Amino acid sequence: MRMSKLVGRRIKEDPKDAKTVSHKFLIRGGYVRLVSAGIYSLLPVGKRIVDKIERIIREEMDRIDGQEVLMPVVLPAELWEESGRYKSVGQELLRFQDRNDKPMLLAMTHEEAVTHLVRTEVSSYKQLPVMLYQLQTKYRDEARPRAGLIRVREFTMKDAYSFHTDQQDLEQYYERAHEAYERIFRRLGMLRVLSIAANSGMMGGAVSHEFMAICECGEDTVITSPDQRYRANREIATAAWKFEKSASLPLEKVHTPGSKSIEEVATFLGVKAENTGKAVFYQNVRTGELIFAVIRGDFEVNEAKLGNLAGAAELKFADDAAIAAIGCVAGYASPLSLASDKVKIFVDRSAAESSNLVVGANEPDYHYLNFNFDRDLAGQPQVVVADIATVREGDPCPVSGAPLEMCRGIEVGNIFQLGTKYSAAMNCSFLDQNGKSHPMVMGCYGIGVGRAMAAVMEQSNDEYGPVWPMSIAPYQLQVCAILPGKDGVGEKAEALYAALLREGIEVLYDDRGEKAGFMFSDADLLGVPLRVVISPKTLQDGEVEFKRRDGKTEVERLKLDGLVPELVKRVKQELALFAN
RNA sequence: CGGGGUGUAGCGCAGUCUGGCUAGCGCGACUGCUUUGGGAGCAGUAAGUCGGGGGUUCGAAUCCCUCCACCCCGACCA
Repeated sequence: MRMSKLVGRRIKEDPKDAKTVSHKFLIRGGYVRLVSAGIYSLLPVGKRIVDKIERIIREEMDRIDGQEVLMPVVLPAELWEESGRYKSVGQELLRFQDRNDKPMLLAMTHEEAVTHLVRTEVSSYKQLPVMLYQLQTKYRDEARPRAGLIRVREFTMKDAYSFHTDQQDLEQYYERAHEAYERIFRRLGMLRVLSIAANSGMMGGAVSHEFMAICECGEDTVITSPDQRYRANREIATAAWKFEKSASLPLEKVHTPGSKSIEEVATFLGVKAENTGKAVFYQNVRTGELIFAVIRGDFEVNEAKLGNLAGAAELKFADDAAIAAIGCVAGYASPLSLASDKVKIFVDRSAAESSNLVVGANEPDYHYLNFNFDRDLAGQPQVVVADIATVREGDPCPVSGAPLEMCRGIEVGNIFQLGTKYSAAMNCSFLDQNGKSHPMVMGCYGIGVGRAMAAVMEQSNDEYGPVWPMSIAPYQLQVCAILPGKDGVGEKAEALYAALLREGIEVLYDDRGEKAGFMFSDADLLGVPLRVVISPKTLQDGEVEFKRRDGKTEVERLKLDGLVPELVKRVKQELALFAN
């Protein structure tokens, strides 16, 4: 490709709204352009990268016996009615009517569509297991798209769905899929990806893993032990907390005027946060049901854990009116002396297993000293002791006991054991050897393609631009001609360009005759891994300059004589690093 | 959805408070000349529904009403 014809202008300045590295360089390098919030066009270089990512994904999906299909983006609502998700999913599902007022939707995932497909095409145990996958547009009407391609509304996803006769077969296949994912991210050149235990949320199913590209701008918090044997999303992470019991002291009501928050109460009474109990009220958004969480003052409630326990897909903080309705006083709320059959009380182990905590008295400006769960609350039917705490950095690892570490990650892929949630609801079944019908057992496996591109960029860049791995680079080699009108530079560069194309090398040829610095800056923004500079300076010695974008080796001089085979060799060597 | 902010040439911005001539500046684009190793210089050219609608006024980018879009923080999120 000639730079003089390449569409997608490079921009010298950082775009004002871009905060993350990938967002800046995606715009500055002319990879993508915003069309509407969270909706992007891919320009030629961006498209080339995406194509390469997709090719690698296809190879690895085919390797684990996947069959590529393509399902529609626009689906009739009735299909989603079957699974119950037409109602259960919130506003991120874009619903609309066709000309006959028939309710339709833009698919945000394809469990329903694929289940519909498989139930009509597969009916015997002899055909199972089977895996179908597609690379296709998803639409999610996100409340807040952000950070360029990291969180968008429209995007390409590789989504795969496997169907099995039983759970054991699913589990075996799940392992293969896990391995395929590790190969994919390695081949994409991602420097650090962790698979971590994850919250299955509304997808259903019990077991799931997220593949996290570790980097600062990640939206998720990853909890790991120092030896990496324990790896979990903070949403579900737990720790081997130990709480000290001491002799119970008698309950005592104390006057605590104006002390509503834990900090205020602790300061007023001269105790530490860990000597207090915190009352937090949530409401199940769907049902309006009030949920009362009690946790030690130095911990935070983990909403994902609490929601899972309470059977609530979505929680929100309860308003004061709802709290008052069950006889609690916000700021001084207490699980003690509560009109309690109206509300479920979830008590975190931190509060249940500690002694003599300060808790509210359900009365303005009063708290109790010396709350002891076993004596004061245990045994009531609506009270549940559970782990609803958010893991903190340094908490003891549940496997090794070592202090847990925290980092940020971009979720570039996820895999789920779905079980029969969709197959049962949608009557996707097979006949076994005895002619007996069973719902198929399903797994699903996703990768966000554009997000993967952004994640690679986040992990592999310098101050001038991205440093693409050879496997997904928009071009393999860049040729810069400096002063093409002088000393035959242009002719030599043209000849080199033509010869490399004949060898099947993907060449980006800067034929514009711009100033050297200008060309180098553009080249850096495009991140092509290998670069050849032809100029009068070295041409007089019959040489060109050779430079790696990653700077791993010094700039070299290569003889024009035999240059083409040498460059071909180097491209192939580099490419081989990412072979399967 | 809550809070904050921004909309003026392809991009980045000034002008708005305090209404007034033909709406400016930098980058980019185009033409010519000179330049050429890390985003060159000079000269010239083209490019604007001042986010939309309504209002006030002799006169609105500027004041008022309203709608919209986009960004940031939070909430939410497979």
